[in-house]
Amino acid sequence: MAKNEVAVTPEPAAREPVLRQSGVALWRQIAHALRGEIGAGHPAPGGRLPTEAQLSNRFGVNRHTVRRALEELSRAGLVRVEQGRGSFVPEDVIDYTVGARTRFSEWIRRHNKEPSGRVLRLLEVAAEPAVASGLGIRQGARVVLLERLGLADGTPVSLGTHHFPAARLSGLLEALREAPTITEALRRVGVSDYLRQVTRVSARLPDAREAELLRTPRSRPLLITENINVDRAGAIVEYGTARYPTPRVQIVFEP
Amino acid sequence: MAKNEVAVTPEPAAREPVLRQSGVALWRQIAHALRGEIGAGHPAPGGRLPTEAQLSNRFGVNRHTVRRALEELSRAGLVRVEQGRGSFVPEDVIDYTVGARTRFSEWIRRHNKEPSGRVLRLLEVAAEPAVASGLGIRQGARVVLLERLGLADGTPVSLGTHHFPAARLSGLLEALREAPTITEALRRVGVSDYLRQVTRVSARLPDAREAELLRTPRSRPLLITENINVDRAGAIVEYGTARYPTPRVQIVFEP
DNA sequence: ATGCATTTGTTCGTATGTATG
DNA sequence: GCATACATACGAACAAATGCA
Repeated sequence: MAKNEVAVTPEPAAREPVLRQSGVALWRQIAHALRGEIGAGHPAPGGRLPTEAQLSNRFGVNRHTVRRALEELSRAGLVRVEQGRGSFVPEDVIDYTVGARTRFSEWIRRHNKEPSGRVLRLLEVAAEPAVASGLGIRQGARVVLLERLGLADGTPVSLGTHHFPAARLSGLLEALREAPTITEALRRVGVSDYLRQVTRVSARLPDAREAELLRTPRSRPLLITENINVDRAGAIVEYGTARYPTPRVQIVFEP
Repeated sequence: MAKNEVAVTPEPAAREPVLRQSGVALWRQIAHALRGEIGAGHPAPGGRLPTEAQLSNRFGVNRHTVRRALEELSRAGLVRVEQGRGSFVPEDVIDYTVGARTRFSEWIRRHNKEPSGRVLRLLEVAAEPAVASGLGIRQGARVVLLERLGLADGTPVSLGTHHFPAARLSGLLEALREAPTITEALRRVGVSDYLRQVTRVSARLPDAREAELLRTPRSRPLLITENINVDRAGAIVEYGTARYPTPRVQIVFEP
């Protein structure tokens, strides 16, 4: 019968044994394995996972077990399961590699996506305490504030708030209004190069506005970075915070 | 007249009289009192101050006067005032500085706290796919698995899962059982030094066990790091993941 | 989804004590 | 003594954010 026929097949014994009785549930091991592979780019964003049948064969487990793992990954937003079609890696999982010279547009292009941005606010304000201390200026001093939504192929991936010392960078507000990127605007006011000095990372749940702008559920945390950029002379040119939707975006640090 | 009527009310006389006409402004006296109490741990970090109305009642002054005092404390960073919620004593945030040579105990000591740890699991298992790929060994090879809760002055600050290649580091399991720190255990099996090669950061909400172990609400995200440590020759000696409670812990990158 | 209670934020107006010249 | 300026303190009302039922 059908049963026998299946049994007769050479039983391609799990190429990738999962550990039974290891104290870790099989579906967790599988989810973990797949998570790692997706993070490493296999399959690539937009790509398709093996079918559930293929996966259950590969790991030597029942299809139900694979489904439990996929369910987990799906809830975490790492895969998207479509009935009748298969499971896919969402196109917008992006590793944000933090280095001294990280630039938004370069970061996005490295993922073969088209960077763009939407300016939400651009104005001059008085420095709040946290901003003043980040920029090393006195409280109430003038700062140029830029809030910007970063997009990769039209999908929001970052929501940044940038603060620049207005006194030290005269004409920056106009430059930011006209230049296509922050890097270019800074160049126009004399900052030919700048480096990331320190990045602090935290996480919290988004408020309503953040969730809407970044198109993420309110139940998924944002990664929050706070950073300071300095010019080649070591003078602080920017204090900024940025919010990234997890797990669409992960941050990678390579010393 | 109005004045008299007010005077007539039983006037539950400020339980804690402030000295009028003493030459010291009332708001200063109040700020001083609150500063002392917060310093003494009442309310404790993370705790909530009485409402402005309660404070103005307690000191027998107008709410404006209390607000002036809170403003002062807020400026000094001793309290954090949130509209619609109340005033809080900020929790001491521990910066987790990620560098090539980050060590748990040094990190904690840098914050003038006493590091300790609680081993939750220590055993030898076969490498799951993701671990194997992280360690650069074949799947199913033996790895030493260590799960450990990191504490600073008794407060949980990290929950780490460490994987070591057993073949390359024979005797490690016993060393880990006896040595007080991972660094020391590695030294005993011949790894005199190791460096952090790469760190990936993400965030998600904790499950029930994680929330309990790290003593954090389930509504507050965890920072998740995944990292690889190599010895001086570049051989991988550890693949680990760690979970940190926000906002108690932040991660700092210094390139 | 909606309304309600609680709490902080803001803006009026008023009064008083103190330092200055 | 007097006028002025400033910090301090009180009172009332309303706005805005939050949490909860």
